Amino acid sequence: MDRRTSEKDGDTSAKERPTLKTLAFMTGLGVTTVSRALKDAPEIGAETRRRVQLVAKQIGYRPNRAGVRLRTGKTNVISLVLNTEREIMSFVSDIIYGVSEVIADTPYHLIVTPYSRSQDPLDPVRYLVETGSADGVIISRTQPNDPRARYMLERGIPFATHGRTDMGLVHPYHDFDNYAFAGEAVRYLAGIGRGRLALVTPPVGLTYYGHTVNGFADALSEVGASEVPFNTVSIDHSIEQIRMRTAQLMRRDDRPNGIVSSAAAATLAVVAGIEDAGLKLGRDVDVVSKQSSELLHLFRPELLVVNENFRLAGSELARAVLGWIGGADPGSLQSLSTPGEVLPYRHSQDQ
Amino acid sequence: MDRRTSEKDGDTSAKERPTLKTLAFMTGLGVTTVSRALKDAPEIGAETRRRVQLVAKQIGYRPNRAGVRLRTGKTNVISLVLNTEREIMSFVSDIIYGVSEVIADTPYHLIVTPYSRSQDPLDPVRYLVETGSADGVIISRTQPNDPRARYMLERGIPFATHGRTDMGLVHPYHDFDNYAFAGEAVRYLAGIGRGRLALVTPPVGLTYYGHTVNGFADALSEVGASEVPFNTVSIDHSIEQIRMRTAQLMRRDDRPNGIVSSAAAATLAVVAGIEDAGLKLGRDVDVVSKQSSELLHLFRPELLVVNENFRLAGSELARAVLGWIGGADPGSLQSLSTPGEVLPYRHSQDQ
DNA sequence: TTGGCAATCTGTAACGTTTCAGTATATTGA
DNA sequence: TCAATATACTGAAACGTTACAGATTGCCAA
Repeated sequence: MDRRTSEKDGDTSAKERPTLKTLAFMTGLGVTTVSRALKDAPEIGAETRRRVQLVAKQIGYRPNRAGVRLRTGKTNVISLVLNTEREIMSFVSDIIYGVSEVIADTPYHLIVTPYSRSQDPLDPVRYLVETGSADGVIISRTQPNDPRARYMLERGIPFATHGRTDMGLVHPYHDFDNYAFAGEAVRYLAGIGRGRLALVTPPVGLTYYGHTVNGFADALSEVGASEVPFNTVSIDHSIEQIRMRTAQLMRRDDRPNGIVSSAAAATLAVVAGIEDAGLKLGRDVDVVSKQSSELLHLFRPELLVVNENFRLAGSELARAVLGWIGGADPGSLQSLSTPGEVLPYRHSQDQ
Repeated sequence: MDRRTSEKDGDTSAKERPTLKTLAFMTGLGVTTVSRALKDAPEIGAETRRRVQLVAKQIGYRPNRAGVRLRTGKTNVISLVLNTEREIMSFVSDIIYGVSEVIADTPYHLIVTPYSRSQDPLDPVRYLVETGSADGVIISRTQPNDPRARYMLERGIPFATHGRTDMGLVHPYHDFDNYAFAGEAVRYLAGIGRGRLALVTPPVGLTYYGHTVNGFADALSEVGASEVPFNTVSIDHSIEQIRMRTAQLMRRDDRPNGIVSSAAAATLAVVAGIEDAGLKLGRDVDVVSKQSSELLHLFRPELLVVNENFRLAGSELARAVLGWIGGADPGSLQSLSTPGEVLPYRHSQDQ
């Protein structure tokens, strides 16, 4: 089937999307010259260059992505690899928005590559690399020894991880300083007289699990507080699980009087569990929680929160991959976001 | 630069991604034959077809997307167009997951095309169509008279809208029956003795604003309840705004004893406002709210909730676009999701 | 035997881009 | 003046795919 309208080419009739050939016809130049003029190649006369670029702008020329991709292998695509089941509730959207912000004024498109619980997390990455579907990849749920990062390093495809690895290999990442977060949380709780603390951990196996646990432990001994073990749940567990386990915990004699929670959704369940056990937040126990949107204070004013900005994470990750694609040193594309201070509740009218 | 490894082609050395040429060499057939054999064209011998497909599977042949796209114009891309600022908090991720589920075993990729508040919502759609970047488009924040839907209908590009239009034009959509939701909410509240009701509306201008308002109004007169106007906010307003306005509302003498809220985030603010005014949920006022995740009951057990499944919406929308792309009648690709019943709080242990 | 035809298979061109290997003209050095 | 060189441009080829227009073979009816 021929989608062409007019006879041969160089039709003035418009309607068809302009190509280099169209531009060549209009300017009276060769296709090669036009191509080079548009990308500021050195061997093109200054005036010609300007003329071509002017005409191109006028008629709204946009390079055909398929043409470029076929010829050069450059896809102009960044892929965000997401777990469809675990990455529950929000913050995925924040990351997407963050990434979008950065690539908005680049030729890049963002494609979302999902994988489900049952799959090997390496599958989607392997697919992307094997089919050459993206110039750069962003992954999350990073592990200390992450096969995906290793794989992509081997294949030489630029990527950035949300969270750090610990393999002795250098690659771009963005991470929230969960060591600092857990430490700050403990210190704050200790500061208001809470000396028996429990931690709702990140998912076991992910790198920031370790960071959080270490930050928690180090600060505990620093301030001389003690830990009430609470290893039966992580923030990956269901709301119901966390709620039930928390209630169990809080009914024990040696219950904690302070809890540090690594995610807002889990915190909701924790608070419910606390109240199931007949205890009162702020009186019997205090909870410091990370949150990514300003909702926890509405939930219970007594909650103590630390904000984590996932939109920023998205932007940083995008910048990192683009940087690597652009040839920057991977080691220079690592960023760590420092947690703000622990925020107690202040009603907006108080301010 | 030549990315080739071996001499001419048909190299047995692997490493390079197999193309039709590779397959042609391996099978001893022509490229054309291989191409046709892979797509079950009729003029290919049964045995040849099987042979080619076997070899293709063995060596993991995957058609080069750029080649296909350049030749046929088919992108194998679905674009989800999102407002980066308004579509706050979650449910965007649910929609993405829903879409992903459906396109997972198709050759389609999902690209996310964002636009910001300042932009004309038509911009990203125009971009997609003009550059031919997608075979199908999904849009949300649908308006009764939606320029984007009109535009895409004119250009003949398949799309589906999250929410209906009201232009007398037929196109695929998925919508939640907000008329029914608002009606059910009012009837439920009336049933528990709440006769003075206020509505926290969807964003003015979107189609489901009208649906919600009408469902609310019709049910009001049906049950003989009265409306307490609350037009100063919609769910698009900030948490602070909603909270403040609700507090104002609830301090009036003619305050409502029942509130219907169109979104979970807004409901959090509404409840905060109620409590700011010194009133108690479940005693002084009841609130029925839509929610997309099971969080509101943790927030306040007294809340009455109706669930809206955005993941389902995503799946339905994806199915709709794919259907249209596949040649189905657009009119047959419309679906409406009926709200479940209003759910009062039941602790999981009660069940 | 011949012509017709169905069944299979094939080469070429084209999609839009960039790279390679030029060509033509002007400019320079001696 | 002549050759060498720089400047500005160009056609052809290739990326991987599909559509078009054949080509080859075998078989059958006449």
